[in-house]
Amino acid sequence: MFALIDCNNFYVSCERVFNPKLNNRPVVVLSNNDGCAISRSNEAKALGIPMGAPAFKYEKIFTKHNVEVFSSNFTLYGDMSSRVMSILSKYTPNIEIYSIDEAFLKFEGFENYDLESYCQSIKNMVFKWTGIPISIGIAPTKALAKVSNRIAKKFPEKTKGVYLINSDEKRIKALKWLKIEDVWGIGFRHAERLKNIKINTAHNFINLEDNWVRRNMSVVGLRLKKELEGKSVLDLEEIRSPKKAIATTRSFEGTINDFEEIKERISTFAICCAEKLRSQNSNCNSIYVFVRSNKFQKNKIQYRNGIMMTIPFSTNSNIIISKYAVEGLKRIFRKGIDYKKAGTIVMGLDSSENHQLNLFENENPRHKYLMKTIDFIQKKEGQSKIKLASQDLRKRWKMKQEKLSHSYTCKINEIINVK
DNA sequence: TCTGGGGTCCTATGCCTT
DNA sequence: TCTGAAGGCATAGGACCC
Repeated sequence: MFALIDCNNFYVSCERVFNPKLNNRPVVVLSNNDGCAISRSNEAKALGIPMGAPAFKYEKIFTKHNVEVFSSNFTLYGDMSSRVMSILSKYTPNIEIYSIDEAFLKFEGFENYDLESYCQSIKNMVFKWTGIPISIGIAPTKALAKVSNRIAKKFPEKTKGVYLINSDEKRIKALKWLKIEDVWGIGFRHAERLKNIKINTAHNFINLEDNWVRRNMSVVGLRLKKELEGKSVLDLEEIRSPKKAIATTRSFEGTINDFEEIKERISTFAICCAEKLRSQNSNCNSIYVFVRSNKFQKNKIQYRNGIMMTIPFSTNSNIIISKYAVEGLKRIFRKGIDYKKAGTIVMGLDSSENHQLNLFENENPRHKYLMKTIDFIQKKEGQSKIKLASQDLRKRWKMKQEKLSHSYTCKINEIINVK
């Protein structure tokens, strides 16, 4: 059996742990750059604030109903997450950390356990030790555990936050209840397509022909169907496979049309990727650079483009990666466009200790020592103390984070003060 | 004025090699 | 030496997740 643990309104719950005044009040946490609502308390949901609501459009509602608004504080959420996960791992050896607020547990050899009450005690322990409320869905497959979790969350009084699907009868009942667009793995596109042919629930979906699903939704869709039928095909992924790409992308505060200004951003994004590479002892051998205009301003000329730049050797040097990124930008930049967003993604990752050398062209060996020194100084003196000439030395821009809470558990000078 | 960021997997396509 | 089939690989795009 699988269990899916999901933290309720996770980011909001993290803020509430250290600020109990927020309990029973509408609270939202905004995305990076304070753009959209990405976590809402039940009270905020009741006010009709949808997931992804753009903050500027809902400002009036926020003021009118006294909604508490926060910038996202990923340092705090990440730390709270690892506390929750470490408690979960005490209850079974088989755990997959699926995201910052979700984990799958596998119960093998638990035949004599009453899983419902076992999971109740997990839930109580997590709340007692961290203050984070969670919901748990238990079922024979991962996709059904997702369904089960949804029921636990939707009917807290009836389920007390834990729900178990352990018979065909319960499975069918759940699938008839679950709307097709709410099925894990069915996104917006597939949901639209399916609803057009009168597939409105998860139960309608499993009644489709295997062949049709395979043809129209690839093996991914077919696997999902098997899972919902109760045949487990997705196993726990306990070992986190190494990353295949590292991205740094940002929307700008306004729009930018000047090449030099975008070049500076791209260079900084590339260096940020290089730093992330070094922090996990990796190299890359290619970098993807993209720019795009504002898709919401329909009356303006729309342009989006990206380019993959191959680096002839494997590297994590700020200088090299930034150079190729700027070269890529030169090739895709078009004059007269108001750019809104840009980014760099490094790919072809491998270990920096053990990488393939090129017969003809290799990195200047002195870069390695230079980067080591830069990292050392940044660590000691703070980030962005050292810059390449292609970066803006005055750094006029940074992410908008106007309503940031303290990092109560991870910065010593922001630790909570009890009087 | 103001609409996130960071990932994954699958498939189709075209080119190259065996 | 030529040819077609089949497989490997890179790339781009689509779809999904949190």
